[in-house]
Amino acid sequence: MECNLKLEHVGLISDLMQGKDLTKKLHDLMFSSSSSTTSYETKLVLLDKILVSYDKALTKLKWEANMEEEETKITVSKMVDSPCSFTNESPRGEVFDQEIKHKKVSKKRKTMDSWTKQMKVCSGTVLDGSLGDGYNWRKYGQKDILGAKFPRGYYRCTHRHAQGCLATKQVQKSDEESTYEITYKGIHTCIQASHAKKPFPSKSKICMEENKHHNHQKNKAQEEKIEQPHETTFNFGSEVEVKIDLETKEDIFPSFFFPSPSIGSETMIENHFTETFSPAFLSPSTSESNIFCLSPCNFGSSGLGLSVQTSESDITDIVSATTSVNNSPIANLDDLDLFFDNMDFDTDFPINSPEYFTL
DNA sequence: GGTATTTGACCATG
DNA sequence: CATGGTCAAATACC
Repeated sequence: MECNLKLEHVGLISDLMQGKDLTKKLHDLMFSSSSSTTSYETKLVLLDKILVSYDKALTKLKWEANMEEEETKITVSKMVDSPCSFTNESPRGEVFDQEIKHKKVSKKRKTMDSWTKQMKVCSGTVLDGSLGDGYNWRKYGQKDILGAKFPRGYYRCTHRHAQGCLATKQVQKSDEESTYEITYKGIHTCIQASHAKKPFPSKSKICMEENKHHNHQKNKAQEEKIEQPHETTFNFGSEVEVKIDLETKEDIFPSFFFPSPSIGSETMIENHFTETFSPAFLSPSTSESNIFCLSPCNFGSSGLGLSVQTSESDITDIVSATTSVNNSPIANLDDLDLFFDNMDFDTDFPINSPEYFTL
């Protein structure tokens, strides 16, 4: 089995590398001196090839994901003990249990066929939602869910109308107090100005001082609104539970892009590709610790039953490589190279993690 | 007055 | 028919 998967990986990596090369070619074409002479059709063809190669990779991943679903559960539980799992320590020094589960594919409705990612955030303190995932959400509904103690909140991207962004999320407060389950659906196609510019507050500031301050500033009415999770659920420094649903949409092409070395890399990623990454990858990036918690986990969650051995130092390398902020709105493929260079394709490239390729 | 939230109604799905 | 997801009018807030 392992051999088979390794073979699959070779194919995957090949496809991805091809995609990368083609992207670079396209980049060169677009920004080289001969750019103006290159026909539009040529660029389109190139673009099409890129899409095809990534599509191939995604198809393989989907297949693997289905085949390995059971194994994934096992592996995921292993991950909890791995050095790549989430940081155990919460900002307040509390230790939370960590678990990664796979959401059972709902047979109920499939209107939004895109990837679904759930994050369970145990938060003892209150954080402003905008600080949390960097996206602006607007609540459009609330529903009592059978068997759930608390109602589920439905949020859509604020820029839905302005920019046609179809990203939505559902926030469900679990029975356990202060624990929320956030399900992201769809991908952000919007440009969130505040998102990119938002500084990364320090861990202590966010989790200890600011929260306290924040809480004190809340008036009573707002405190009662603590169940309005968009305002309260993004203390990723605490427990973060990520559930990945591989239920896929055929062409959510961009969402699989290297979401995760996202420590401070959101700017880079956004600049380089699209705004369409999983918010859970990019966005919970309001706290250094939070980001750092997430990223290693992304590396560690070997969704396809393979062990991933991304060392902390590796992650740090990636982080440092990707933290450099590129203010140019134009893709800088050097950074992409950096990212790729930091990936160990031959061994344990984390692409086998469903978190990387939620489709 | 503009924007966000609340909430009951409606719709789609199994 | 039960349930979950979305719509949209009413309401609240700034």
